[in-house]
Amino acid sequence: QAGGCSVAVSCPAHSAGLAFPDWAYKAESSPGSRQNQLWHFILELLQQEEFRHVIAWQQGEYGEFVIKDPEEVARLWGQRKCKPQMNYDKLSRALRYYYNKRILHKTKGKRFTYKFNFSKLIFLNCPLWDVRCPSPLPVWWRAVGARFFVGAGYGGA
DNA sequence: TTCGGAACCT
DNA sequence: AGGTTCCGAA
Repeated sequence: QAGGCSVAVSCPAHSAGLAFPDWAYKAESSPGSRQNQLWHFILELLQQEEFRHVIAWQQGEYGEFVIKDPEEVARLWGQRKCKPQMNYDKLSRALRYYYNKRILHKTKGKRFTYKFNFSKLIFLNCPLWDVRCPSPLPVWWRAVGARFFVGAGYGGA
């Protein structure tokens, strides 16, 4: 599509033959939206084994994760954003803004436990991957992709 | 601990 | 828009 929202063939979901609704392909609704977003960062940490003592997927509910060391996650996030004063109080406020956006929600009763709304974010900000020059998938995508495609299927539009 | 308003920033 | 900072309330 001319607007920069077409589905690249190299898109794993596409090659897997999955159909997604139009809203899922929203690529550049806002200029800075694809870089350094908190939920990308969370997914990035979640994907790396060396951070399992800090943040990890939770056994049980699909897409659920636990922040095992809140201040350390905050420190890493602050490091990424060059905000040395970052702490869990502030980071968690940012996470709470995701509730209305339906990117995340809180698992009530479970301490430091949140859950991703994968069906809503799967292609939110999905970059336009070039067919001719396939760029490596964003690191956050690998985390989502792995969890999403291994788990329950998607009904489609 | 968790929540969400409000002001502020880029 | 997507946080960051601060904070009172539950």
